Amino acid sequence: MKVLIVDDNYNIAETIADYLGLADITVDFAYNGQAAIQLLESERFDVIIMDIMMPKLDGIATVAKLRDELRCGTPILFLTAKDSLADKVAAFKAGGDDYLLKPFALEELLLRIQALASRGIRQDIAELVYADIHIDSKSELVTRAGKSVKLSRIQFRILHLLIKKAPHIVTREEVISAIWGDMPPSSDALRSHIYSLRTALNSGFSDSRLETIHGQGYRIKA
Amino acid sequence: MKVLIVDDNYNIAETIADYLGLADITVDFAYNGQAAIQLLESERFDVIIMDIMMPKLDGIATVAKLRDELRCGTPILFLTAKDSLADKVAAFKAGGDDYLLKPFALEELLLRIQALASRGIRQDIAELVYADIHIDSKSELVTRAGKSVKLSRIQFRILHLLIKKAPHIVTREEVISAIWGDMPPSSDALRSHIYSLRTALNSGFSDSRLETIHGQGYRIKA
DNA sequence: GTAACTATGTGAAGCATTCGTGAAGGCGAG
DNA sequence: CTCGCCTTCACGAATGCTTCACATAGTTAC
Repeated sequence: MKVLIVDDNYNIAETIADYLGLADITVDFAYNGQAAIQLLESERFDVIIMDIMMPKLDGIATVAKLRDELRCGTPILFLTAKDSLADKVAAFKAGGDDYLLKPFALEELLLRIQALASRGIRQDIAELVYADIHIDSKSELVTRAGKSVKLSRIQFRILHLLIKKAPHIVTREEVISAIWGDMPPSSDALRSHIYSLRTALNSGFSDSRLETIHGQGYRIKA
Repeated sequence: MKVLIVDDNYNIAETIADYLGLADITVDFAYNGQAAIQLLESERFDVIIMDIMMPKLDGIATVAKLRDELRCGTPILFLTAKDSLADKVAAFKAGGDDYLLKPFALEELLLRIQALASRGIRQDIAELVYADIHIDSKSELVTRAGKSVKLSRIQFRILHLLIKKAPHIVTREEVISAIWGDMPPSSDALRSHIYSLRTALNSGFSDSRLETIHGQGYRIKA
């Protein structure tokens, strides 16, 4: 596992690195936000440990930039002495995943890092890709193998959900509640939408990506 | 978003539910670990909030069981007044993803829930393997020696159970209660399911992996 | 060893549920 | 109005679960 520590305090960073080293974790350092961003443009990590108070670019701003501009989905753990609720809110809003107060037990830090690492990257940040299907959430454009696919609003939202969960099965109920909330249409409109979505997705291709698992739900297969 | 609260204290559960409701989060309850497990066998949630101290089955044991036996990868946030490091270690080791101390700010709880939800399910819990049979719980896909095997729901659940216990023998009664609970079909449907499961598993192979031990039960042999 | 009995394998039939398909109609935006 | 999108509906196809009947294998009593 590879972890990036972003902290302007050498001592803390070293202490953490030594401890994580015992658990077979490789550690890299960045001593301010700018350096971190630069490093992340070329390298990937499993988890990022981020101090909040730093010169140049503070932790919150750094993370906001990472999430927004670099579309980096790596799990981020904030490490700070600021314990006010407002600080926590800001940290999570910026795109943090966990928030640990100084002083902390190294053991707890390790546990939280491992928990974060086992989840992989954020699903809602990066451009959504599965198999040969790409979704650009911003422009709501969908392509399959480079060919543009035209979808209606509902079709898009269903596909978005399925790709987000792929290759998991998503139950009919989950789809329905994601699209219509608790006011689903009285008829089984979902079946029609799936049908048309599948048709749109398959046009020009021989194999279907949208699979129905009888009695269970739908999924996108690779 | 759908959240499950597992807590034996009605008041706390209600308070949380009310607050989360404001953020458009649907909440279900289970008032002990057993009830939670039962509920999770049939329903899915985006996040589980778990109290630790509960009658019958405590939170740690519940989560261990969820991760290990149900192979449930849903993010879990522990909520407890126990602040010792040992408790935290136990919680994370059992498979928790976050740990929030009582008393807590509802706002922080919401933030942490949202952070967990945006990550989706655990990536490392997915695969179950025995001999040349792989079960990918993530996509509910079964392969034998790399070849995909198509199974119905009941066949899948039987195989899942057998692999989990392999190479031990699983009695007919255990299988029946795992599949149908206490309302088994009046006829001996299990025999037919075993038959079709065996047929599906063997197609293209010369030796059978699903063995019947006369008078005792079934097992997967290596 | 053999008969009687029990457990299991095999496969087909029936049934309910779920799904695919496509058309018809409604509703709102432009 | 016209167009696109959504909902509704109908009907046939497919799927999977249960049930049953008969075949085969294993066990026990004599």
